[in-house]
Amino acid sequence: MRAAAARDEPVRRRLMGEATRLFAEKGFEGTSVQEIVSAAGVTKGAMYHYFASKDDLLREIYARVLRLQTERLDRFADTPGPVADRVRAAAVDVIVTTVENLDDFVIFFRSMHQLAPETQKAVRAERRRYHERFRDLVLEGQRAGAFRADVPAELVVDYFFGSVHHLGSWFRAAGPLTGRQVGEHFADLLLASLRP
Amino acid sequence: MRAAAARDEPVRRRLMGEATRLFAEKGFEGTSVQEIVSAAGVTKGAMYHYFASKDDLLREIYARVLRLQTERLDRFADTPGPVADRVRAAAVDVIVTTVENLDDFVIFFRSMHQLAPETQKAVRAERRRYHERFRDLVLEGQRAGAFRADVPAELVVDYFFGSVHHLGSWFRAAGPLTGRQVGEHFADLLLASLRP
Amino acid sequence: MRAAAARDEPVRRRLMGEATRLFAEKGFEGTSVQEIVSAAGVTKGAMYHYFASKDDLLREIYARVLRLQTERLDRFADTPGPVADRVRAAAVDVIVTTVENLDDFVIFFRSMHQLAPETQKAVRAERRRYHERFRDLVLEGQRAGAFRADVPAELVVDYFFGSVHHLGSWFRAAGPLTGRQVGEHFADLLLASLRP
Amino acid sequence: MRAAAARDEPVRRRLMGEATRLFAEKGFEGTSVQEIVSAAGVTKGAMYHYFASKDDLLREIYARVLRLQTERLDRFADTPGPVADRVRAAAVDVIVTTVENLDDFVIFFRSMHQLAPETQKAVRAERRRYHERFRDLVLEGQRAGAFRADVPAELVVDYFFGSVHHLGSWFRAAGPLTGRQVGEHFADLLLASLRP
DNA sequence: TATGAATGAGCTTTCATTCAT
DNA sequence: AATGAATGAAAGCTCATTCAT
Repeated sequence: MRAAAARDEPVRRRLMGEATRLFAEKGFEGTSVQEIVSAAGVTKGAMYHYFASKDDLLREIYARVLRLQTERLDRFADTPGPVADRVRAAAVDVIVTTVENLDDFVIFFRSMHQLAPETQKAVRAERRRYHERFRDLVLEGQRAGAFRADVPAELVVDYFFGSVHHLGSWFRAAGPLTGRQVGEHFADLLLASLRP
Repeated sequence: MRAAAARDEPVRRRLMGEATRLFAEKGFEGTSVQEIVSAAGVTKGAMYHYFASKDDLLREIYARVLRLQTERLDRFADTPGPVADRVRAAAVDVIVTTVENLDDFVIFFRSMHQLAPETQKAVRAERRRYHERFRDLVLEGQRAGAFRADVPAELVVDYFFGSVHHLGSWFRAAGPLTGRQVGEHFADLLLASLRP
Repeated sequence: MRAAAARDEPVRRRLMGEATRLFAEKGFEGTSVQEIVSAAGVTKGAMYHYFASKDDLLREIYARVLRLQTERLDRFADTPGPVADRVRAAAVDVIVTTVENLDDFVIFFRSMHQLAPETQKAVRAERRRYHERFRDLVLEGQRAGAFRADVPAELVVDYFFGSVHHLGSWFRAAGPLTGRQVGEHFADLLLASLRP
Repeated sequence: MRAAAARDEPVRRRLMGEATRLFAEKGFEGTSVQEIVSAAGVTKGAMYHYFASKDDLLREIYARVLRLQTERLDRFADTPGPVADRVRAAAVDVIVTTVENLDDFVIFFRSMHQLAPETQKAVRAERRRYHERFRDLVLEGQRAGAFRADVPAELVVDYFFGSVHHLGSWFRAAGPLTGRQVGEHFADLLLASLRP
């Protein structure tokens, strides 16, 4: 009955951690509340004390991901310097951040359809703002002549973030490349493809 | 009570079609057998006559996707001509094919974890062969000096197919670009990033 | 596991019968679906095959009561003859019918608040029509001079049906009086109180 | 978070008041302890400080009702004067008292089966004593020749109190008649039906 | 006197699947 | 080839109650 989760970690945190791990491993619907609470070493009642529902748990995971992403992108987009450098830095960073929180991102792209319609809408809107932020950087580069302008900036974002999202399908921490190395390569490919 | 599915379409086909649509829309676990058979205008017994289980239905969808992809890639990889042209053609084609069967691909990348472990392994292996096929094309280009060689060909494949897989998240038939247009743009970006 | 309910009685009927008995005995909320299906000798799935929900079961019990009551009152109100005789006959009959289906009526007055608001409204409306039917008989008597007119007919109905509803609280088949005897006495009291 | 209940009202009283209101509105089983304590503006611990259990709350409501009824009947039965006058006064009073505490009486007749068997027995016994008290008045009238004797006094009590209990189902303070008016009418009907 | 985190048992409901017909 | 009644297991969730503080 006692689980791997450290006993002294606050219950709420432990529940979110185990839920994240299990949702990434077996999917949201494939994970029962019983499995989550057993892994966290508590009973169902405890979970329902902290979260309104299983859906609520998922919602909180989404909120955490969105918060993290927005925070990081802001940091890089606002840095002074040539736009190409900023795009590169942001591109590397988003990959490093993604592989550091791979479970979160696996859930993010696989379980969107499990969210309540409203929540889903809110998440998509927030995500869209994030993409627009990145797109604006690309646009800035195109206008400055640093990037080619014959590809819609919007499409470049979808192109690049596809690669980012897909990391969850193949990247392994134990693999031959670190997250940073992958980030550098991907950023290289992106910037090369944007050369005027 | 009568469903939209045409009555004279063979039952088996109708079941797979409705299942594909529903799995893509609501997820595998979120779709009940009852919903599938109702949409197909038959009863459960009929479904269990044609398919061993709900999992079996999913397995067949995966088989169909794999068959389709392999078939298409073969066609382009084996064409004579400069390797860069072949890569470009294959790249465009994979995107066109993907958007033409978007539901299949949405399911493919979202529901892998629902397959029985063995099936999952088989699907991944088949998928890997497919990637290797594409990777070999890239390698061929690198060896011929047509592509830059400072990025692992493997990584290029993961990079590009990430963008392909992600189509299901944003591409809409009613959107501003056709599948072919997106394919051309993406192929452009890929080839530009591989320029030596 | 095998219960008292006769095996060859149709499952649906058996479920309604046992539910009625148990709801009357222990209340709607105090009776679990498990208890009902165990008593009927089937499993939960069978119940949910025939009824949409536990609430649906209750709804059907209400429908049965209303149908029965309306049917009986119609029969007596439409009979030719002096109005006093008709009121008396209807009064006796409603009591005989009530004690013959005592469980139904115990549930009727105790569990109204468990129905979904809409259903509750519909039941009340039907019930009101029933009361109005009876009230109209009283009114007819008042107009004809057969009954005193200084008490609102509406109130007479509430007065008399209170006594009827209350039967569930004290009447026992094994008691000293039969349903018919109680009916005769109550009808006597009612008609005596209406004497001009 | 702060509830309607006045803060300075003793907690215990407030809890009973809100419980009474909620039990009458939604039933005993349909009301959660959380709802009661929220309505009273306290937490669960507070409730369990004053009451041993949720059942205990219900038990106390029954005790309050029984105390009130007995007290009132005593007052009227012991008054000097003709028996018919005393019966009439008691009958009017029981109705006035009932409509003044309608929630209490709604609970009384609807939730009896929720009490622990022993408590239920005790409540029924106390209630029986109350009825016997009233029956003895009727008997006294019959013996004195003031009332007809061809109806068992016991049955007269069941007849009349049925009407009283039923008040909870239809009487509304905002309706056309006051409690006293209804009481006068009902007492009229009762005495008329008892005329020799 | 009162809090609120946590329990544990039980609830209604869903669902893939089976099987006699 | 197909029906639909019935199963049995498991799911998400609720709730009265306890207890350290």
